[in-house]
Amino acid sequence: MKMHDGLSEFIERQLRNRCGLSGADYQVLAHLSEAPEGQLRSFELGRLLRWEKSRLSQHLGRMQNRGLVSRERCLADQRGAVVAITPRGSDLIKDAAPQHVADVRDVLIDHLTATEMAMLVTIGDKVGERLAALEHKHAAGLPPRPKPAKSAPGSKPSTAMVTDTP
Amino acid sequence: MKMHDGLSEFIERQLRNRCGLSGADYQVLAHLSEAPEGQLRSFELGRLLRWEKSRLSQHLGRMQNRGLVSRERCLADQRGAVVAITPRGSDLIKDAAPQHVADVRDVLIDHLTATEMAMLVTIGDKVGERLAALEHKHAAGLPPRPKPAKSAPGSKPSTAMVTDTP
DNA sequence: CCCATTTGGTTAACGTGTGAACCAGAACGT
DNA sequence: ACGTTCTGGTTCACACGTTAACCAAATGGG
Repeated sequence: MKMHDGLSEFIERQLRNRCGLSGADYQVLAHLSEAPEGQLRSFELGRLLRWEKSRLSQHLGRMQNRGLVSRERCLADQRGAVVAITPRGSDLIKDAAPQHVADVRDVLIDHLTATEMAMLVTIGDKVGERLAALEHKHAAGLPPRPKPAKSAPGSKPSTAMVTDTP
Repeated sequence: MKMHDGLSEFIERQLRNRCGLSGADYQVLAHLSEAPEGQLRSFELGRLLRWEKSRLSQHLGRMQNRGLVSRERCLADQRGAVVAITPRGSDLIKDAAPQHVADVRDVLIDHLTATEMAMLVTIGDKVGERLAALEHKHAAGLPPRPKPAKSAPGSKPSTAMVTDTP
């Protein structure tokens, strides 16, 4: 945990100081610049980033204001939006990427042996599997489809912080 | 990075759902409960957590409102404050701690071999050293003590996001 | 002793993340 | 064709973190 905190603080500071990009900005631009035409459906981007949709919506709004991306309604699906990287955004990430990569090497990769790197990867994989398994179990534990009965909701939503799962 | 995100999301969710505590709350209570008399000077706590002082101040305010900690002025140093864990806070963390530990084992430790654990530790140490070295280098690169000349500040603070270090 | 500096802490403004409520368009079952 | 449900997105209220400004008490050098 401490390692991650230190690592990401350093990386993000470099990114912000040199290019005015947050880590979030960087990820968005990275995905967009790798996509065909430099554009993606909003929900695709959300899936790739594993972000809450509200977070994505708000962050894209801010990035749009800064001229890094553009948004317009999708023709095929009238409710959806396609997000595209702008020339400005493209320039920025083309500038940021190599430095970013260099930073990561400089602070992490270059100082690990091949064995350590490999081990790190397998650890990550193991944890990923375990988390997926737990998520699965959770999903299975809940009612398949609660089918919100049209009448008699019974209890108020209860904004209380400590709630027993009934 | 993905590993850390998944890990901390899972851990924090458990903590929040079961006890109504955020990770931050947990750390504060953990440190306080380990301290003699269950109390600490604010700045000690800040040093232990490596938190910005404003963050600490605000978080303690919220925790105080929830009745998890209490604050009063320090007798020895009239500007300082001592933070103490309340009975309620104490109960909460006594309840949370074992489950928290179990979660960490369940999702990480139990699935790693001794070799992997050891490797993970050495990796963390290496990164820590590297980061410390870089920080040191940075500090050295800056003027030892800028000695803010009483007159002629020269340039406006410049709220611009992209700034070249002059 | 006095003034400058440092230290401990709070506050305000802002950017950012989360969950819930909400809305419109699409998909589906009958 | 129709209501119902699902999906993609936005918006709101709130919690959280950071920076900068600020204040009062302590410290320290002449």
